[in-house]
This record gives sequence, C-alpha cells and structure tokens, in this order.
Amino acid sequence: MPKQTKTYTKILEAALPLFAAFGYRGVAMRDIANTVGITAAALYNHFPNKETLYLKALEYAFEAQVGGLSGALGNARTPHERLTAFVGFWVETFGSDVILRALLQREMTDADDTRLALLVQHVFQPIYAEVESFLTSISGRHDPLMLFTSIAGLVMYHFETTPMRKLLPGFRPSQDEHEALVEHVTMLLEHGIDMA
Amino acid sequence: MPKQTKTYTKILEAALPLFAAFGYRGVAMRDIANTVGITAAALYNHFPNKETLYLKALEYAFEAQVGGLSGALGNARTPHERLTAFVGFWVETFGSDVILRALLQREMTDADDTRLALLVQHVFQPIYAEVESFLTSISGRHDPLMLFTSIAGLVMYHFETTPMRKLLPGFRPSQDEHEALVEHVTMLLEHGIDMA
DNA sequence: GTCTATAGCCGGATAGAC
DNA sequence: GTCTATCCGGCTATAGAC
Repeated sequence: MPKQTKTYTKILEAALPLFAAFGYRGVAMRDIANTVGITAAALYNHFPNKETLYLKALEYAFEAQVGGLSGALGNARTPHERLTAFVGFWVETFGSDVILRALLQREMTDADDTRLALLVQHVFQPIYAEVESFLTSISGRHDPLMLFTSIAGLVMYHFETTPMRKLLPGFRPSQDEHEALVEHVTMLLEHGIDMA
Repeated sequence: MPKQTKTYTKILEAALPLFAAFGYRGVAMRDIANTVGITAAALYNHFPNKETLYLKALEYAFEAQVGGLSGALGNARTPHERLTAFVGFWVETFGSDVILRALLQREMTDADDTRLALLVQHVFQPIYAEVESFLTSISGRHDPLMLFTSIAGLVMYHFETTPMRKLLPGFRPSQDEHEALVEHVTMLLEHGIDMA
C-alpha cells in the first residue's frame, strides 16, 4: 500500500463526489475504480478496504478546506465587522463547496465515533477555537457554544433545506444567493427579528 | 395487498425505528420481518416492494405528528407569546421524537423528489402556512420564508450537532435541555446577540 | 397470510498471472 | 501496480405448499 503516489490521490478525488452524492453504501468499489479508470481489484493496492478508503477521503476533503478563517477575521476590528466576516466565511466555505457540505451532512446523520472525532478535529474545533473568545466577548447572556451552534445552524439550514424550500410558496432564488444570506443572518444576529 | 390489517400497521411501526437508525439501505427486509415476527416473504403480501414500504412508513410517521401547532399557538396573543409558542412547539416536536428527527434528517440529505414533496406536504407546508402571516407581521425587514428557515435551523441544528458538540470544549448537558434551548433561541430571535 | 426454498443479482475482497 | 477470474455473503423478490 503506497501512500503518496499520484493514483492514491486520484482515487480520493474520484471517490469524494461519489460518496457525497450517494453515501457510503450507495457507492461501490467498482464505481470508484471506473471513475479513476482502473479495476476494483487495483484499489486494494492503495487501501486495505472500502472503509479505510472512505475515511482517508474524508480526511483529505476536510484537511484542505478549513484554515481560511484566520484570514477572514484578520482585518476585522469592530464586533460588527468580525461577526460579518465570520458569517461570510461560513457561507462561503459551505456555500461554494457542495461536496464538502454533503459529506458533512451525511456524517452528521450517520454518526460514527471515529468519524465524528475527525470532523470535530478538522472542521469545528479549529473554527470554534478562533471565535470562542470573540463570541464570549460580545455576548454576556449567551453560552458561547450554544451561540456558535446557532450561527452555524442559521447558515447551514438554509443550504440543507434548499431542495425543500423550492416547493414552498414564497420561494425566490435570490434567497440562496450568498450576499442575501449573509445579510439576513448578520442582521438577525445583531438586532433580532426586531418585532413590532 | 390488504391495506388496513393489524399486521400492515405493525410492519410500519416496526420499520420506522430501523429506517431512522440505519437508513434505507441499512435495513434489510429480513430485519423488518424479524422485528415483526414474520418472514421476509410475508412482507410482500402487504407491500409490493421495499421502496413502497419505506414510503408508506414515512407517510405514516409524518401524518401522525404534525397538527399540534394550532393548539400551541391558540392561546398566544402577543408577538412574544406567539414566538415563544412557535419555538417551543418546534423544540418539543423534534426534540422528543428522535425517530421523526432522524427520518427528516435522512430525507434532507438523500433528496428524492417524491419524498421531498411528501415532507413538504406533511411537515413544512402546514407549519409554514400557520406562521407565515405572523412572521410577516412581526418583521418588515426579513423575508418570511428565510425567517422561517432560520428559526427552524436555529432549533434543528442544536439537535443535529449534539453528537459532535459533545466533543467540543464547553459542552454542558444542560444545553440540550428543552427549556434552555427555547430560551436561548427566543432571546436570540427577539434581541439578537445584543453585542457590546 | 405465512411458510420454505431458491432464483438472481450485486458488492467486497482475494488469488495469481503479467 | 494493474489485470482477469472468482469466491462468497447478503439482499430483493418470486414460486409454490400449507
């Protein structure tokens, strides 16, 4: 099992969109092999079994992605700027990468301790570490972890529900544009609904 | 294929927790049959195939559940009361029914047009219809459907992320208690983070 | 309406040649 | 490192007796 050959990476990159679209059980080793252009048997020169292949693919996907937050927060000074930057980072990261979002969503429903730990380590832990003090500083009343979860959910649920919201009255495509989403979420977070 | 026998219902009720826990592909006809106490072949006297069984199980689960909102909103007069009742209904409905929540979550990731329509029809459409005018009335600035999605996400994401948040620093079990969640969400919706 | 038996297919994994 | 060939287990679905 060689670890850093070209094929190794090619396999992971071929597998990721498949797993994202059809889930672990929905993808056969033959499918991945076909996409790469080899046979299923050849996959076993690179990975001992399907589960390991899947795990490595997940790591590969998540390692690459996160880390941009410090850049996004770097220039932001005021609470308003920082909050906007944070929300914007979240919307950008998961709004532009359909595959990453699908993988995350699937992992959240099919909970496995090993893989959950991976997700926390690569995705949530680093982001939370960067914003925890910020969240604590701006909110005396809200528990920082709850607030973090709320902000994440506020953004993610718009993406998660898109296929369904299309079937509801009042759906307009503009609601899915990133700018509109960022504005909606930050306004809500800063001022609440602003009830009459 | 008889439609309203005792066994028919028993099958659906046996299948639901299995599908919720392991997903469509993760459940074999044998598993359902074993739980009911019959053989897999006998299932085909009630359902033509696995997919139909699954669809009927979904309908059965969702039909029963929703409809309590009008009761929950009935007494509420002020915007604050109505909002609290709405959030409380959401937290109660999905916080207390693990199976319903898991099914919903799975359907949201494995989008199939037929089943999405079912979900919208039985779950989101009726709820949204009851709160749309309310949401419009309290928020001049926010699109009602976006606001609806935000409120739903605010609640649901706390549930969805529970297994992962347990691995983050600052996790306390009390964050998952229903009362705390309702208070956190309503406060956020009414006043925002209330930044310094 | 339920059973046993089995057809038929698919998917993960291995053996061994090249 | 990739191939062909194959094993084997699991799954949906059907046939036919009771």
